[in-house]
Amino acid sequence: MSLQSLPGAVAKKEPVAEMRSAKISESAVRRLSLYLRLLQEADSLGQETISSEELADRAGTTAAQVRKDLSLFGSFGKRGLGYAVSELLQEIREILGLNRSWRVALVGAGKIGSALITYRNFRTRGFHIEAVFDTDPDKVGKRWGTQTILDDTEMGSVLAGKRIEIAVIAVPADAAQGVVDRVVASGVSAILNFAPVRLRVPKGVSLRNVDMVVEMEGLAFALTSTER
Amino acid sequence: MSLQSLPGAVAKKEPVAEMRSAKISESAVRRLSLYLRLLQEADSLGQETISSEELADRAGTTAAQVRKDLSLFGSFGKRGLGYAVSELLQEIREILGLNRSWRVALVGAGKIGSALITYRNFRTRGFHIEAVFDTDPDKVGKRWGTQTILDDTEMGSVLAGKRIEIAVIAVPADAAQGVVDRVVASGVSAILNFAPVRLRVPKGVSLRNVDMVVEMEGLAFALTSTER
DNA sequence: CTATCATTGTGAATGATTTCACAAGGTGTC
DNA sequence: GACACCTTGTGAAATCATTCACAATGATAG
Ligand SMILES: NC(=O)c1ccc[n+]([C@@H]2O[C@H](COP(=O)([O-])OP(=O)(O)OC[C@H]3O[C@@H](n4cnc5c(N)ncnc54)[C@H](O)[C@@H]3O)[C@@H](O)[C@H]2O)c1
Ligand SMILES: NC(=O)c1ccc[n+]([C@@H]2O[C@H](COP(=O)([O-])OP(=O)(O)OC[C@H]3O[C@@H](n4cnc5c(N)ncnc54)[C@H](O)[C@@H]3O)[C@@H](O)[C@H]2O)c1
Repeated sequence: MSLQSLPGAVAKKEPVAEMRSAKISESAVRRLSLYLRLLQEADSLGQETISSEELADRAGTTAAQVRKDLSLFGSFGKRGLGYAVSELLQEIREILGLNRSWRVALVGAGKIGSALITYRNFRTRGFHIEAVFDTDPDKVGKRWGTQTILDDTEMGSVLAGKRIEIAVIAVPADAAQGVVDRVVASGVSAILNFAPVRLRVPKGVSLRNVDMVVEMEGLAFALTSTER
Repeated sequence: MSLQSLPGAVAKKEPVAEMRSAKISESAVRRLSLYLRLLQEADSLGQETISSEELADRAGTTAAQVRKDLSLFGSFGKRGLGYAVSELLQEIREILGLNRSWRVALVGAGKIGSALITYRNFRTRGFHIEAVFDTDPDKVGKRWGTQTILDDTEMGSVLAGKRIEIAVIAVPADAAQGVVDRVVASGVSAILNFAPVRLRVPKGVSLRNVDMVVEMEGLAFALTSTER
């Protein structure tokens, strides 16, 4: 069932079909995720309404940007007043698909993997790690939190059996493409990659990279070109 | 000494002063970092020349984009032939400021910190972690690789004494802003932040965020809006 | 030495994103 | 209920980034 077939499910007035087919930029989605976090903070402090300006200040952007981002999905505010915090919160959760939990697998039970498995912010946001895989015979069978590390050879059947939706890749760079190919073949269509390689995925599979070396090099460039 | 005062130090012909003052987009810098990695791979395989098209294929972008990115800094290719791999490699290292090592401190000796401290790709790229700080009395004094974990209260003097240039923030979200304020006061002007908060830094301080929840939520959005 | 070929470097065109600016709509006051 | 005041939602304008397209240039073969 596609969202296009549910006019009005997400937003209030706009032509929903267009809304959803208009492609939303990655940076807009990043900002929405940030707004959500800021709204949750405001909400937990008991704040009831917030203006685009206040939200923008906290997010480090402009009021116009906030309003434009939100207007991609509907009109959620009250003129003269701002936005109802808890209501906007809920709208953004809906937009981002966070009113449900997601089944996640972790491939690579190494150093990064061990940090991720206990990362509370994943679980509280509805990302549930439901399988962990590794090739190392010393690791397979060990318990990691609620999970037992499974052998890499079981990956295909377990991913399909558990209907895993998102895979987190935390294996060495030279193993990453092979893992991704198998993961995709098992029906996973979203991947968060920590290995420093540019992975190839078929159309229809979403890929995000977390590349710490690229970030550090960006800082080095900034320091170098400022030359303080 | 500013780079502006060294015309020709980096590139070959272009008006260097303009080049450096023209601000380079963050995405261009990210791509340069990626090109560098790909060139190193090609180089270690013995490849001697590479065309913008081949580099683009490997980087997942277009040949025009590669040429435009490089042309921001000079002309490094040979028409009809392409780029000399080892030469372009060296040019990009120079552009990004990687022909030297960088003094890095890690604040927060927790799960993420322990992964980072052993991350070989940092060290091989010239990012040397020269101090680690934590507040936890059980951790302070412990040895972590080549480093002894120092008490957070020593941070100011150690950062200044070792002339640390880049700080990696791996403390809980609610401690992060306080740490950043102190780190900046000690002369650090580049920060890599892993805490899920929007940090405030004075102008002149570079900040990059690695925000895994934002990335996961981006994947959730993609899955939700595709609705497969 | 000339012709052919490949590939760069770069203005100009296009496309995407952000910012501006203001009419529209809502609240609160007297 | 009229007036003053805020803040949204959104076209239009401005800015920024990418792609196109081709003249310029060097390599190579004959
Ligand atoms: N350690 C860090 O701080 C850090 C930071 C950024 C990126 N990364 C990247 O993340 C990845 C993992 O890094 P790490 O430090 O955790 O390494 P690690 O060596 O500690 O862990 C890698 C794990 O992957 C397992 N593995 C290898 N091939 C596999 C396969 N085909 N299927 C399943 N498991 C397999 C290994 O047995 C090992 O347990 C690397 O690509 C690294 O470059 C690490
Ligand atoms: N674990 C993960 O996979 C993961 C992933 C993404 C982001 N993060 C973020 O990274 C940060 C650290 O996460 P973690 O899992 O390593 O947490 P952790 O609790 O394992 O480690 C945090 C460390 O910071 C120390 N600390 C607290 N206050 C400090 C201060 N003022 N100065 C110095 N040290 C201080 C604590 O003693 C602790 O050792 C958090 O903000 C977390 O949200 C973690």
